[in-house]
Amino acid sequence: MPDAAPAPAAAVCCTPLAEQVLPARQAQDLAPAFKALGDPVRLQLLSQIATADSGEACVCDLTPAFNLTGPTISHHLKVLREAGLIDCERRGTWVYYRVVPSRIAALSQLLTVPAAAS
Amino acid sequence: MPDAAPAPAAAVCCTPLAEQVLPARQAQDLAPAFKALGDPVRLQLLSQIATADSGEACVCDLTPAFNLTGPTISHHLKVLREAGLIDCERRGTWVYYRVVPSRIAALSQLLTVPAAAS
DNA sequence: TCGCTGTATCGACATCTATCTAAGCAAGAG
DNA sequence: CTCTTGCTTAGATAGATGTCGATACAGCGA
Repeated sequence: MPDAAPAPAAAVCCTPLAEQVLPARQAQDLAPAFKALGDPVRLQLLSQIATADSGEACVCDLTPAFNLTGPTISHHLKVLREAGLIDCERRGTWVYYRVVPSRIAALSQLLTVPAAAS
Repeated sequence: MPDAAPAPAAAVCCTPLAEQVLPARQAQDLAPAFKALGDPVRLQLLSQIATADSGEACVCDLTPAFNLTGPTISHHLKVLREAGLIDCERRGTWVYYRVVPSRIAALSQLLTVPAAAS
């Protein structure tokens, strides 16, 4: 099952925080994505997936990097998936995860700073 | 008191998630910042501060934009402050908040995506 | 068919979080 | 000095979250 989430409005995005006041609607769409990134384990999981050679990583490769049980890793991956940050596909016995670049780029763009004021 | 936080290692940052596996140390430094952004209210607060004409906003300007009590707004501002995302200064009766561009830029850069793999 | 391995879900627990009301502190006005 | 206003802190509470062990499901191989 590639996605189990309520489809986090992928198109809503992109105007930098500092350029115009963020509408409540966008805030409510984007906040869960940032919240998903708000855990060191998930940040590292995302990084491991993003840096994987083939662009995707098997759960069996991700799990041993942490001192956490399988269910916990599975839970974190689910959170990232429901935030629209990653996507998964089952091939045979294994499940592979890969990032959703557009979603991550949207977050990055939101945080774009015009220039260091200092 | 401009900062009450344990000084969130400002220098640690910047290498995009997809370029190298995020070290646990960086993950633990950056995750709280993302977590701070993981709330719609805080996202909008940050945006309001960032878009303020003078580069700073008074609490009294921020509060009426939300259906929340003063203490709650104060709490959210504290979270953003402890995450190193904003900074505050008292001038007379009022307290003014402004963003910390370097910190926000670091988060943005972390999420930089090399290219849409599609 | 049966069992084995890789993932996901379930249920439980301790901890954290968002919000409120009430109270405290700081600065200016009278 | 005292009152008022702006903001923060303290304490309380309902709900969310991270983690686990136990269990269930999906595919492969014998």
